[in-house]
Amino acid sequence: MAKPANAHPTGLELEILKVLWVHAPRTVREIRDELAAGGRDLAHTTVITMLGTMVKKRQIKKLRPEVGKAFRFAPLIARESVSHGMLNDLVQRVFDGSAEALMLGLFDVADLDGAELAKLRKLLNQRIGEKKS
Amino acid sequence: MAKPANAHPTGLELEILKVLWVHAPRTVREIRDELAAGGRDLAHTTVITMLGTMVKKRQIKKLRPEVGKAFRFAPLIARESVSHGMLNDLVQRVFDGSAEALMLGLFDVADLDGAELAKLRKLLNQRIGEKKS
DNA sequence: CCATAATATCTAAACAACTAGAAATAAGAA
DNA sequence: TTCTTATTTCTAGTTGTTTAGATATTATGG
Repeated sequence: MAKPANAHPTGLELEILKVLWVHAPRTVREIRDELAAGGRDLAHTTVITMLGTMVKKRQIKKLRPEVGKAFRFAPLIARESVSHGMLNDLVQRVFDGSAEALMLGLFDVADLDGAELAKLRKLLNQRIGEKKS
Repeated sequence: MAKPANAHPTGLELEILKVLWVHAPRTVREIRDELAAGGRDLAHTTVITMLGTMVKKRQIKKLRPEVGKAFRFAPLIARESVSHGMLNDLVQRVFDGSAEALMLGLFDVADLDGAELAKLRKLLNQRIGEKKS
């Protein structure tokens, strides 16, 4: 009866995963610099600590050094898996499971122009077509 | 240079707000019982503590007792305000600001049937109509 | 008025997220 | 080899969330 351990990545974990989803594996320094470029300027050791906990949580894996002594890190979970999980969580917890309610909220939030709305309709029609098959 | 204080309600805070959004004001006991009915069985004092922090965060307000000595609580923030805030946060942080990406994810997550998809299309068409005006 | 039951206040503990310093270690230069 | 510098390991502090116990207070029935 182990715990679910399905918890979503926290704020910083997600930022790190996003860096690694673009390109992996990467060293601590590369990750740190990338985060700093994005406005999150952390101490080198802070990033190491985070990476350690993420390895423990099996979100990423640690790869032996190739050239120097710097370990490299790569994601173990896919971007879609995370975003779907978090989206599902929001639908359940905030919108009581109603995808329609979420969609209505999305209209208000995103302030989509005509072209974007048309694009959404296209996606939707495509989906409806798939369902009919 | 005050702090944003824009933080979203935490898990339990949201549950309590949902109770109060249905009907307010309510006493601690009423709130506690409602939470218990929903599967979250907390000690009376725990609920009081939470309500105290929520008052401090200006999410709810405390009303003087009417009849006995039990305070009553009412929300200060609207449901739409919270859900929009959290939805916007998800779009930005997880989907990098792309409403389309979120919507695609929604298709996968919700596993919507034909009727639900049709409903979504209806909502979308309605919105497109509004935009054209 | 007095007892008791309900309610509130105060305090704090457990845990997770985030942060980083001090010390150890290993790579690479001189 | 020896020194310097980059990197890792270990440790710990701060803040926020959730939980609830011990104690004080108040309402109200008898």
